[in-house]
Amino acid sequence: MGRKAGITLQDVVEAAASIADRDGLEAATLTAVAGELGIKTPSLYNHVQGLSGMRRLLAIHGSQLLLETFEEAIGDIEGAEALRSIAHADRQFARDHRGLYDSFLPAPKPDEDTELYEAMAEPVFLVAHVLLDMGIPQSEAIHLIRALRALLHGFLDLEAKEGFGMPIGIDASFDASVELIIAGIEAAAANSK
Amino acid sequence: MGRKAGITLQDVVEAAASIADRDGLEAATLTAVAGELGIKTPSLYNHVQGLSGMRRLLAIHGSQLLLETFEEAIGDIEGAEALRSIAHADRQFARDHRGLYDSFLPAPKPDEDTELYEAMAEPVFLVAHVLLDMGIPQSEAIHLIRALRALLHGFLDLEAKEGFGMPIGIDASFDASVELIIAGIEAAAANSK
DNA sequence: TGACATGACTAATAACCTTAGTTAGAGTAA
DNA sequence: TTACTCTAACTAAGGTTATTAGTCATGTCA
Repeated sequence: MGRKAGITLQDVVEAAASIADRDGLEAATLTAVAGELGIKTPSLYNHVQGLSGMRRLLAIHGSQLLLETFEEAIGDIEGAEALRSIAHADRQFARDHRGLYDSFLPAPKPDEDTELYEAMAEPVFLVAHVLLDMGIPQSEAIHLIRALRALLHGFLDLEAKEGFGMPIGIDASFDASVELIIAGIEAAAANSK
Repeated sequence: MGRKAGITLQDVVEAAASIADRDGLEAATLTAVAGELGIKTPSLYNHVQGLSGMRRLLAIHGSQLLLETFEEAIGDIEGAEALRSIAHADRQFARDHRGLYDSFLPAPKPDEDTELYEAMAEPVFLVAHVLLDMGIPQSEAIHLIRALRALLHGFLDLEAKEGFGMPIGIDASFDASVELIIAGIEAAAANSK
């Protein structure tokens, strides 16, 4: 029996991401990932620092994927239309990659895990840029971005966990919710001209 | 050694809630609760249907507490001011009762666990009433309530899990975020007079 | 060829949750 | 009072997970 299965770190992350997106983050156990890769659980420790290390890699990988998703969503669109596009891309990401999406929380402290922190900050920066390009001063933008993040995260978390009760008209609710925030952002933009 | 410790169901829920609020929902294990009560883990099965059963009771208890919190927050206030008060009460609840707050998700399906579903719906109904009293038609209120819930849940979840990065100006961000939603709600109210 | 690093492995331990079967104590009815 | 019954504790045992420690085959490179 050959001792070298030749598993790469990328294999581990891909297997974990695949399980997490299919069955939920909780299902991406070391045992499950090892099983998927055809190795024994302790062997994973040669690639990853335990479960928390694997989760961390998942979050980094997810952040990069989210960044690409946002970049594609924005393209050369600007302003409110770009925000709408981002919002829908985020929702689609949450649907396609539930496990990765859930791996973003809890977030690391900036000085504890710089690499992960920065990876997770990138998509936020991208959105920040859209607001700043709209002419919103930084002091206001920080609150508006937090509002947008909160709304999107809250909506997608509630939606995924069936927190809305009757699943009727959720698409319309999402659009209306996003428009509410965008209206506030546009008002702030108009205000600071 | 006396075999009757005389533990009541309420004792179990209180112990679990206390641990969950202090150390997080994950820390409220059967082992920890049994330890707190001075009994062995399997004995808990005489009171509760396993871990999931205990979590469920936690969610029911938390919903009742949240309902009381909202009722107090509203008092005899109406309209936008009532919504502000609810928002801040919700945030305080999330801080004082992290474990209970986290026990609300994932939510049950209406026909799977009616008792829990209805308990969790009560606080939402309360907020719905405020909107309807403002003269907002039901067809619009549903979207606005979802927007408000999403924003509050998202904000409090991100805040608790340090998702906002730098913890500067979070209070101001919260107020600004809530005002954004309230502005939309007031606009809808003015629109349907 | 021989040393070494890599990346598998087995063995073992520690938290958990859960089920099955047992038993002491307390209330209730004849 | 005595016998019955139920409650609510217990012990024993098994399963899933993560984790650590120690071992060993395989391929690479000096």
